[in-house]
Amino acid sequence: MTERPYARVIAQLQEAGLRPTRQRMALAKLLFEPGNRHLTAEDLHEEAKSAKIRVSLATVYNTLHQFTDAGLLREVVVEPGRAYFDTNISGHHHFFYEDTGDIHDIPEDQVTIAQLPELPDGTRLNRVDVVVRVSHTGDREDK
Amino acid sequence: MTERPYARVIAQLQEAGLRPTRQRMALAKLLFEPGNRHLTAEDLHEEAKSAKIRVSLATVYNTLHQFTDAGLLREVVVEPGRAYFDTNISGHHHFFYEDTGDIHDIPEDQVTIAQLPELPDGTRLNRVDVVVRVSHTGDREDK
DNA sequence: GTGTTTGCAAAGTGTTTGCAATTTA
DNA sequence: TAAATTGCAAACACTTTGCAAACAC
Repeated sequence: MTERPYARVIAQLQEAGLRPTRQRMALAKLLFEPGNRHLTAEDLHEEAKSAKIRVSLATVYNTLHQFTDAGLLREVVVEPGRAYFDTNISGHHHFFYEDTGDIHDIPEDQVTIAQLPELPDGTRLNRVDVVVRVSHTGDREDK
Repeated sequence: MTERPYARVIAQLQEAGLRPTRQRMALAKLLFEPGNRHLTAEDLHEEAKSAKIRVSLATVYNTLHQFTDAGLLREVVVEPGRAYFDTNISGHHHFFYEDTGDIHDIPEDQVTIAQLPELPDGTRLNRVDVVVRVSHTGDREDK
């Protein structure tokens, strides 16, 4: 992978009124170069450290929120006290492993919601989140 | 309402190996006397204060978790950094008003999930949570 | 140059913990 | 009276904020 594909990230940042700074570009690479991922601010901060990228935790938080507002990331809520960010912004749902804290995507076409209640008056729908909560059984552990 | 119906709560506490202390009984009344509710530890602590019940916040937290473990409450996760407890423990889902932080129940029969993915090997299903995230439109506010 | 962004450290939430004093069975 | 429970205050984990220095355009 060259640096070229980041023309798209740059464009999206500029669209959101964000300058393509060293930190934002580096974090974008860490976030979007591998496949879909779910990580916390601390996770990303650690990755940056390992990659010898100097960024403060405060900037990681800022960046994650700015990216989320810009539509480049999506926040996933599965447990209190911890905010996960998902690099997959297309419609989909999640498995949440309650014992390990892992999150995995469920492709949109594997969940069918046949019926939803009417929205309360004066409200608009933002999103429908489905979280399938599982835990490991203990017999035949696969990981 | 007399004190009598709490025979049931006492029984459930004892089943869970919990002594029916003054604090636990008082919190149980606050929790279960009104209809279904969604509240945080702080909420319940405030209510106790208003009701002139002396309980420490630590005990409120302990009690909420003990009740949850005993199956008297259910924890609902809709936003990071805040744990809600739901007095409705039968199967159902939630509306979450992202602008006000309110939670409302959706009866189970108003949501139909026609298809779910296969569970990953070595896992067991704990629960499927559906959160319908809405916000107020601004025009015609009903509340 | 001017406005944006960063990093630091301090402050803020919400929650948990350690432990002596109190209460329950 | 032995074991469970409570309350307090301190500790925690995670996140946000204020502000001066550094940076982007």
